[in-house]
Amino acid sequence: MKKARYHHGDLRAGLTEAARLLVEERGPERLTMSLASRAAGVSTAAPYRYFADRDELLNAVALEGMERQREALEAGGALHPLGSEAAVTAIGLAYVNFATRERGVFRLMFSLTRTHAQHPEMLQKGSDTFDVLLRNLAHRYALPMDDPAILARGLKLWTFVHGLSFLLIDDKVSAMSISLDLHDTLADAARRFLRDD
Amino acid sequence: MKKARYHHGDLRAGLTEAARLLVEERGPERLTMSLASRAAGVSTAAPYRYFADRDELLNAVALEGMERQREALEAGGALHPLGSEAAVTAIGLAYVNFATRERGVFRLMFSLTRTHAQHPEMLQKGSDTFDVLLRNLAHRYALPMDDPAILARGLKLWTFVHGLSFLLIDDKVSAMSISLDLHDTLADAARRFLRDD
DNA sequence: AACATATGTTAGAATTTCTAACATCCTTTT
DNA sequence: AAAAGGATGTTAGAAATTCTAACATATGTT
Repeated sequence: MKKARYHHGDLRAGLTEAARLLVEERGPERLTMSLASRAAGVSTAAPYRYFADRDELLNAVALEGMERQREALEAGGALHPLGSEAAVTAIGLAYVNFATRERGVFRLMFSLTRTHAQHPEMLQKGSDTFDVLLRNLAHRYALPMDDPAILARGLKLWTFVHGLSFLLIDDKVSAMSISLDLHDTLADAARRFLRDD
Repeated sequence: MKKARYHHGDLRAGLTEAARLLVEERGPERLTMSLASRAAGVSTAAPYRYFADRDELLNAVALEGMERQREALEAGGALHPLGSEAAVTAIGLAYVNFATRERGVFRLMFSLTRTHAQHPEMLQKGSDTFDVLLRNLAHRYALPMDDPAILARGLKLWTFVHGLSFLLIDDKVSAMSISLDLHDTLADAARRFLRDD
């Protein structure tokens, strides 16, 4: 039986985790400081010791999500030889799987409240995630990661998996009565975007 | 000089238009009934004669946006022969252009508040928009619009333009220091997804 | 042990959503 | 043309929310 403590222990982490669950459960728009506070077991004013406002709490959730997504992409890519079509497909699959598994957080990661764009940490983490794909492409074509040809091809692949993620979490695919094999779809896209003619 | 009227004339339309502008200006999340009311020149309670709640006002803005987007796609496609690669490219270009020209409304159209999914009018309008593309594909391959092969190819093309739209409005493309020619990018995608080998 | 700092609470102002009760205008029926 | 009745708008206010200010309690440093 725990003693009721005045201090929480690690309230920043507690709030971030509570917020993550709420974002997932009810969507980013419906997260309130009140709900997060209650879930973390503190008063509604307590969060303001750690987060300037609601947006900053959401930012923390988004940042943590970006880290986990990058890890997922790396784990997916590592299953296949660096630069192989299979690796690119696996990275795409990991991307889409993350999006559908964590709809709320994924949507939050891409629902820019003017802050995001300038937020250096967010730019960095976004870049880190993209790099997982770029590393494979750079190796495949024996070019530096920042080569325009690599960036252009990387962007096309990202564009596809990103678009598919959104159409899936918005239920557009099922709404259009389309049944799809996710792996096939991604493998096909990888093949089409990796060929040189 | 206008007489100050008690009745607005067409408050539903006035509010929808005011809301559209505000959504564009400040983003969907920051639209408040108060702001829309003031912009339309009525009290804050007036909107509730026409919209059950804030979500319904946003829905109206989204629906109107979907209609305009479909019109834009049709206008783009009509510039080229039905079923041609150029028509598909032009439709994609119109899609992305709409998204970047009306970031706020576009984002709103795809930020599903559980209502969207079941909302029959929204399903219909979404389907109408997709059909602009499907008509071209069906003609190109001489198959019915609901043929699985047509749907699958249509989804891939949609996926690409949809993903590109989001990456652009979220400033991810510039954040990754990628410069891109929009038409080239879309023409390339159309070519890759329309080929049969 | 006392002070300083970190961390949490309570109280409350400002804003927002939405409802209820009331006011005004318009249309239709006689 | 007058009155009834419905449609459309207003004012007032309850409940919820964000965020701040002032206060309280714990922690750890000298």
